[in-house]
Amino acid sequence: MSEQYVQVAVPVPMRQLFTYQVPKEMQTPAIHIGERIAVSFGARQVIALVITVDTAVDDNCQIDAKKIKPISKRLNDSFHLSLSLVAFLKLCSNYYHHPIGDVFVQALPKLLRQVKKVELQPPMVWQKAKTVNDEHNEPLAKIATKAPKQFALYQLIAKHQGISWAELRTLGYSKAQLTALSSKTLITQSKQKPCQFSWQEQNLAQENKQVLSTEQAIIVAAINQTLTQFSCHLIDGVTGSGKTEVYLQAMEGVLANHQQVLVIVPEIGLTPQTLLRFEQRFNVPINLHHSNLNDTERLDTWLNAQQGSAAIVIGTRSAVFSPLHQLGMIIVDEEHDSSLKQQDSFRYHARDIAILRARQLNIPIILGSATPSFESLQNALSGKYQYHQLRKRAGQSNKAKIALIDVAKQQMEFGLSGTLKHEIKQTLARGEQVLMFLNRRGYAPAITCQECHWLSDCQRCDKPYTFHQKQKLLICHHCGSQKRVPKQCPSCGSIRIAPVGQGTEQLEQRISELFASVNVVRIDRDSTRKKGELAKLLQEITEKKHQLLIGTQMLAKGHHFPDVTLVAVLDGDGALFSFDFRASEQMAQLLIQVAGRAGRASKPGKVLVQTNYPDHPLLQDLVHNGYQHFAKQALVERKQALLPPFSFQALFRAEANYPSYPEKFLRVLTELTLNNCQFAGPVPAAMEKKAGKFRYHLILQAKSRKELHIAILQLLAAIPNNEWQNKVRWSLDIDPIDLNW
DNA sequence: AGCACGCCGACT
DNA sequence: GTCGGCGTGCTC
Repeated sequence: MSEQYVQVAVPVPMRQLFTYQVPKEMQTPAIHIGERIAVSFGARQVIALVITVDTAVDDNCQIDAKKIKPISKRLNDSFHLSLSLVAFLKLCSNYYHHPIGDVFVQALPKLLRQVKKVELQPPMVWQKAKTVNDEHNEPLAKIATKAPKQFALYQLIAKHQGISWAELRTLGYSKAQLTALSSKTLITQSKQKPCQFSWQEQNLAQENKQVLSTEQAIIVAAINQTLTQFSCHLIDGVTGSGKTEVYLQAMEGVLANHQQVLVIVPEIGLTPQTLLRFEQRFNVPINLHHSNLNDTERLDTWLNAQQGSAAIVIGTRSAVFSPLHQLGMIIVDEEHDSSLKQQDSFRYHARDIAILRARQLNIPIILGSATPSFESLQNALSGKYQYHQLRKRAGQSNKAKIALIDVAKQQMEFGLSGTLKHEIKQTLARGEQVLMFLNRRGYAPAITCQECHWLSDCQRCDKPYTFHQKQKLLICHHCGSQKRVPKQCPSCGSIRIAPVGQGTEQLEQRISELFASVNVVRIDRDSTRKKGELAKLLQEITEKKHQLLIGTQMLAKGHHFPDVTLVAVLDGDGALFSFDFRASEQMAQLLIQVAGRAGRASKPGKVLVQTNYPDHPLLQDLVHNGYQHFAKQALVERKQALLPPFSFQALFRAEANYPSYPEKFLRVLTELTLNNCQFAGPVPAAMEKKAGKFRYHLILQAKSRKELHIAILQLLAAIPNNEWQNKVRWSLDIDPIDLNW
């Protein structure tokens, strides 16, 4: 038997692989790419991922042969990655120039990254008890009349071959309801069988299918044409135009072919209603992949996907790494949503790498949005993607009208103009609900001394503390630090300290006083901190327990409120004069998305936007001509200015405890001569100081992705010689979207 | 990212 | 005397 070496990815942020020697006794059974092994790395044991296997040390590896350690252990469990998944992770690492080890950390559930042996528990699922006869069943008849929710849960479980707690929880059922059914021996819990899901005609609930409009039917047909090849479809469909139905019918052919479907949704985009529609259409195992799964549930999902017992995986951005080995289609819903881009460490965009994965696997991918990102829209307009539009809303409803309120000349009361107040009163009088949108949580964004104009700034961020009245605290929204509210001005000793500006907490208080006869509810990160609180409040809104809803952008996503007929945007000016060229795109998306939350066929919604600049061309265009026109117009401007999507950017970030280090580090980078690439910067970040660190940005821009890629390789190669390299913490963001971070 | 090593200040 | 603060450097 010959020598054997492996190159492995280790969970550290280093742009290299590490070589280990495979001892003779560990060479059988054959070691494979994608296998997880334990190695001693520095002073600790870590889990590493095998990337190459060879009989000699790799030529490029010029370290002392004596330093090569033997691998500690092969795990010999079934959790190895397929060749195709390893290739995908390598592809991601290359595309983002991000350390491979860090990429695989993101792709594996936590339990598979720890050295401690993982107990292989088969996932548990709920099933209808075999002994239950639905006819003449007394307990069942009893709950059918007395406990409708339990009965619905029973019916759901009975319909399936096995359904997990994670799924039932997401659909809004409680542990108590499960226990109740279980104690009546109507349902039982059992181990899920690790087998490939099977598809039969009866898995499709024909009766729940909707009749497609001509627009929808054409799209489904077009997608069906491409089931066996890579193609990217953009569905640009206004809210309520039936995108989900198109997804569902497009999935049919894939499932019937015994292939799996991956559905990626934004962070709070997976509502019980959406999941229910998938459930009611396909009687196949559906796996969920979202933030409130625990470690074991994550492992279960992973295993189910890998073994093929999951037919459909629905999840947030990290689901893009789901080890589906029979993947036949990817759907990215709300593809414009910023939560699809990870904003720390490995800054990937789930939509973009989903496209890479679809191309690698030669399968179709569908992007859907009512407000497509300019990137996707441009790709669709240029013919790179197949462009499908859904202009008609299902039913006869008109879409919500957006109108502007000029607040420059109006008397304002707690941030409300007279016009808006009047409209709110009228809406409430009709018994309908009002949604007020203010993207600023807390009571007030600052406190100040009315005598000397001292402002309470966070020392670590140089930004004002936000005043939270309920907690009686000053909280920095940038670094999280907290402080008591001073009784006296620390600068002049005056006791005339007052909050300035208005946040949702204050708005809630004022509005409750102003409209004392109705119930007001506030939905933001503070009011929904408790687990399950958001779901509870949303349920109460649907039940019309509240008439006035106040919220931050949390309320703008995912949820639909049919009885809300007036949406008020209190501050529509935020993005008009921003330095970030993407601010107007994001504002337009937000306004249209907010508008989409409201109304139903019989009661169309109205959106009122308070602004100091009603004549601003951006707002005018959006209001009068709609998102699509606005977007096309903005694309013309982006093209003239050579901004993305007509150029490609990478952002180098650097931070240190002293302001000069990051600046110098980045300046050295700009001294390199690069072909066809321009630098912008280094400049201080929009927040130069955050959590005590000084931060600088350097943007690199090129006309083609290839040129950008080559330039980055050159820059990265030069970094080891950068004298400031070890004095700063730096990172690289490819296709950055938020330049403020 | 960890983790060790090392070099200085304030405690039993 | 030593406990522990975090700067620096290394990991096949």
